[in-house]
Amino acid sequence: MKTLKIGELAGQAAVSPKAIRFYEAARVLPPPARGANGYRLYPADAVDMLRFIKQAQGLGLTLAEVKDIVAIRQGGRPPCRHVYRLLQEKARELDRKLSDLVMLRRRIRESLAAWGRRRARGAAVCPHIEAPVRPSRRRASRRG
Amino acid sequence: MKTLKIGELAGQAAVSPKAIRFYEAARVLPPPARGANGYRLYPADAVDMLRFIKQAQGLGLTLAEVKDIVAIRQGGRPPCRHVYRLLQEKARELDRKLSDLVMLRRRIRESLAAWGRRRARGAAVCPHIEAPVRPSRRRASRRG
DNA sequence: CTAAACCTTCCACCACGGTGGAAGGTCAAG
DNA sequence: CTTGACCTTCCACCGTGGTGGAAGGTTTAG
Repeated sequence: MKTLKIGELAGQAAVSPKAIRFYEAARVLPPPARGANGYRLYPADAVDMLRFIKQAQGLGLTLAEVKDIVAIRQGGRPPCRHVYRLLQEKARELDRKLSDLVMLRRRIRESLAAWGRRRARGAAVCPHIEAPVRPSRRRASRRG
Repeated sequence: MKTLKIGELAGQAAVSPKAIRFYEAARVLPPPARGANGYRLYPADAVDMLRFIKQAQGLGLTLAEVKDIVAIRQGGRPPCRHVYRLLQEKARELDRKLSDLVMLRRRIRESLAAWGRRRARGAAVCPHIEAPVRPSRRRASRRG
């Protein structure tokens, strides 16, 4: 089985070597084998692991939570019923978060729409950056 | 119009006075009026403002983002087209996040289900906390 | 008048999730 | 054999979103 050095793993999983060592220190990743030189040697599937971590984490899960989930996924002596409960709770929390997120998105869209209406009425939206929208003749200057 | 001292506002909005001062320093909340004694005096609707902040923030928006949104909601000289774009982008980001969240939830549920199946097969789920599930005769010791 | 409960500012510290850099060992190319 | 890219450890620091506490002024209750 081909093994990866930390830099190779980092490259393939699009994280920094630093972050990988950090995850190891945080017990999210198991400590890998070491070569005779002391270099970390990762199995190829560590890439998937890292990608999963990144995805879960990018969605608002803390590393601590990811750690527990990872432990289950790996199946080797999972941290017990406690973690099972934790995951159930997490799933419920996700449901709540989802519906809240939907509401927030609606509020944002409403704000945007309201602003659109104000512009349509010709209000001075942002005097020092762009002039009020005049009736007929769009084609505002394209300033960001 | 009745005004609130910071502690009263904090109580009604369920945040700490510290946090309120912090939001002010972070320019998320506008600096309120001051009494002759130097005390901050908030209008009653500051409560709604704080609740909105807490909700948005509790959904993964940063204070910086909340700040911009708040600026729009208040309508007084919103920070221009820039913010409009930011909110559009944010709405799209929310959509992505929503679908990712749905996927993550599914993965978690699958992990839970898989674990359930392992338990059903009688695997030693967590030897040092609860004994393997024996066929017939549930009623495991209730240790968390 | 006094004590408690507020309020003010300011500075330190916390957890989280890393990044940067120093000091040193190792490996591959020229 | 040197150079440079990599690897190792360790310690410091960053931004985010606050909290804690000191030092001092105010307001309120007894």
